[in-house]
Amino acid sequence: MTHDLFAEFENRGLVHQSTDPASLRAWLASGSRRVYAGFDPTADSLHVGHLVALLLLRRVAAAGHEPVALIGGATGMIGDPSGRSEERNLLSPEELAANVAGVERQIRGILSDTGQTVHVVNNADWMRGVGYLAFLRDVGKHVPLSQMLGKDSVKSRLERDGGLSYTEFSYMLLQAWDFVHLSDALDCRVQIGGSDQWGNITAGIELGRRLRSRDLHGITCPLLTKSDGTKMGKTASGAIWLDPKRTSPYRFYQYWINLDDDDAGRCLHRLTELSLDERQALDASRAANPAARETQKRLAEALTHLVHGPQGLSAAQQATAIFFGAEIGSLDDAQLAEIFAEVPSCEFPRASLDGEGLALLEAFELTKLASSRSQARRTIDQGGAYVNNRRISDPAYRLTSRDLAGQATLILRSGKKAYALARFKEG
RNA sequence: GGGGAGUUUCCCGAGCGGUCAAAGGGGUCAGACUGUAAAUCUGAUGGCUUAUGCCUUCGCAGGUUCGAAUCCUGCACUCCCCA
Repeated sequence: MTHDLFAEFENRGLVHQSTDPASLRAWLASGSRRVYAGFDPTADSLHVGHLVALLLLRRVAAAGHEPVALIGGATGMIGDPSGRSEERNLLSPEELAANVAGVERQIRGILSDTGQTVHVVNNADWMRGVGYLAFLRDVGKHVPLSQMLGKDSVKSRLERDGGLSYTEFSYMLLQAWDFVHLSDALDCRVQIGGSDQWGNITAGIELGRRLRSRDLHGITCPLLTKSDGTKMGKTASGAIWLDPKRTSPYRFYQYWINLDDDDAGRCLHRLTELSLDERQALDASRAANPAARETQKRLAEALTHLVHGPQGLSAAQQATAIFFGAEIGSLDDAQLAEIFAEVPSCEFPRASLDGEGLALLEAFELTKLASSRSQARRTIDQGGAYVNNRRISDPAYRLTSRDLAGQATLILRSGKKAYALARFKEG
């Protein structure tokens, strides 16, 4: 190993609870070890909320250990009650298989450049063949009910009207068994996860002691929440996903750029791989000159690069420049379509640009940037109308082929944020 | 069952015969400012071939009048008080 992983976690504010730090450190110091974190395949893509765990695994690798990512193909059949207020809906086996595949691809992608052997395992592989009776005899027998009932995840659910089903109640046994299994198969003795996983992790540690007389270790990190109390990665328009098809690199990048200063600071430490010096320099810069928003920029840059690669980052930055006013030129239709993927578009016949052209008023109305021509006229009169980000103040302006930004596309904008893509098709 | 109040433009709410597309506030949309934040300030806010022009709008249907959101009649709905 190259450095003390536990100390690294601590200086980034990543330790919420842990088993005995002394023996944990001793174990990690004794050689290259394997450390695991679990991911439930509840969707075919991970989201921002999973980044903490992914980054934990990268740090594991950076410290000279081997990261183990466990995908819950089996546990996903059940649903983890931890941190949930209501019973989960069960996923169909087909959905689950698709989710496992998607999640695995993402995990491998993000851990691919760590230089360490990366283990991605699916607990369905060892749970599938286990019969109910055998599981009850081999595992269930060693878990006292009093211990299970004592877990916060169970207690809080029992106090609620909905309660929880026997199925969800059993979840922790599966995760506990995963941990023991991984200690058998890979000699993996450390599990890391979010603070809501503490109960499940300790269940595994307890089971390891009873079944194998083996010392297992666990660390949880604080759940990343925003200073306004909402969950990290949730926006009004939904979750921020890692899959570019669900959340474009641009929106992903923008999410970090828009964090408030406190949240950005916390994310800087917990979600980036910048050195302590660099992070402290950014903390200082944020305090001295918050308007420059260095922290947000570095954070957005680092994470977009990690998740979407260099080309994803540059696409996001290019889109950012354009969405914030840069005049549009020397782009082709494919690039425009990419940048404006989430912007409503409207098709016009190519011929409408011929001759005297298409009235800007009409284009505004048809693209729904204005609800009527009168509205469009007002917007133009008030200086809120743009073609390819160039302000047009003449209400009689007509669009012609000179206004095309790409081969057959031009960009209309009303005010600061409302864009529309106008595409001109032959025929 | 008896008595009273109301129904206005996206919302609240003024208007009670011409000067009313209809005060004011909210919202919304632009502009300025700003850290792609919040707050603030300014302008706009029925539609139309932008015109000191036309059309549609003030619960619904009729009527009086040169002229009605405003007056009359009927209808519908809402609310309050008494029983």
